[in-house]
Amino acid sequence: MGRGKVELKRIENPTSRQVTFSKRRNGLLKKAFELSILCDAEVALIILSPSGKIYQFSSHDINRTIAMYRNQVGLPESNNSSFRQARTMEFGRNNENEELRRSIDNLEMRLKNLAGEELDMLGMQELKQLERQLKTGVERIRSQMGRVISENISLLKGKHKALQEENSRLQKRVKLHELHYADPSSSRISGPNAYMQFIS
Amino acid sequence: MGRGKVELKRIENPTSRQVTFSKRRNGLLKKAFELSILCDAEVALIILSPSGKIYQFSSHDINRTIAMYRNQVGLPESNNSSFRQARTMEFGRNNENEELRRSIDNLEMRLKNLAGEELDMLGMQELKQLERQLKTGVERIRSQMGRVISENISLLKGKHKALQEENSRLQKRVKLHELHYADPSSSRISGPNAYMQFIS
DNA sequence: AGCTATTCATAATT
DNA sequence: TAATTATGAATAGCT
Repeated sequence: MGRGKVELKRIENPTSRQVTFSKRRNGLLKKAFELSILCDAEVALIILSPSGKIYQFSSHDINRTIAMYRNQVGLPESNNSSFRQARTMEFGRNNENEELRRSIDNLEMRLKNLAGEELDMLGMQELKQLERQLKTGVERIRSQMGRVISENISLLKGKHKALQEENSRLQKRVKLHELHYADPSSSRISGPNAYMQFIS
Repeated sequence: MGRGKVELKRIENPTSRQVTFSKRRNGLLKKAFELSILCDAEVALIILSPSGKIYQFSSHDINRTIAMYRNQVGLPESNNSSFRQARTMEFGRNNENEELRRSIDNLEMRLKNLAGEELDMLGMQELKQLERQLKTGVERIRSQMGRVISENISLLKGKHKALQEENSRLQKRVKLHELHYADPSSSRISGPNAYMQFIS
């Protein structure tokens, strides 16, 4: 929106990224609020800025919403220490192991889904969700590749510069050396290939 | 938006409430996705419809986002590895248990990588590999979406055809019925509204 | 932070 | 339900 379309990729300019974050964050929070009011829905939204600040909206008790979400997806309550501890004490270790195995099954299924496997059980909604997740991943990986590449480039530029400097220093030494050759009274002669050794 | 302003209160008409929910939910999910990409933010969004269905978007691992939120707000956080280790020691050595936990950590790391997270340790090679995996995943998911859609279409076509056949059968019965009316000697008259009853 | 020119989202309608 | 469209909102690029 606004003056011109925007490409769906990480905004590289830090200033405009921050500005856009601030604007869109407010927009998102507002719309989450409106949805919860207009449609009587239960909405929980957590936003972490890249700098670590937290923004949050929830129409009801956020922990209740999270608990309902966990319930539905069938994950063990891995994030609730008191619940987990209680269960562990009550049923002993075997049960904990079973829970861990269930977690593993769940994680493996999620990995398979992300790889585009075992999709038959999923509805359109979940498929769209998966697609969104994957697109997010691709975008992030691409921007990381960009960072790695420019890092490498500046590293190489640095090395290049150092080499050039060393090179001119050595050329001066060579000239000096030639002067000494021209003067037979000199006997201090370094190896003839100091430069070649350096650049290899 | 749209044809006329909307008052910020619960929409009383259940039909338009449902329609608005569906539209605004998609809009909200889309905007959450865009914010995460454009501004490199970590976003988690959970929506529960009044009828109990769950819709969710998270740019990263949702449990991590929730954990970070809880951390910030000052709730106890139990899912980190040091705590795990402490607990393991407390209960004595349990190789199987530890192994399961290692598996989980591994799987979680793979999921994070696929979400475009914790990429700093990876080289160009691994990043390219990840990107390939994700693109494959996207393609497969898209083709699955296509299958789901065309499945739905042919299902609908089948229903449509069945309805058309039933319809022409009924039309014949109606004509027969009219003939019997024209012939006073006939007394077998079916209800006058069989057709209407069928299509309602 | 404000201010528009634009694009986007969506309420009403079909 | 699913499109279409007219309109109000959100917001990108500037100051």
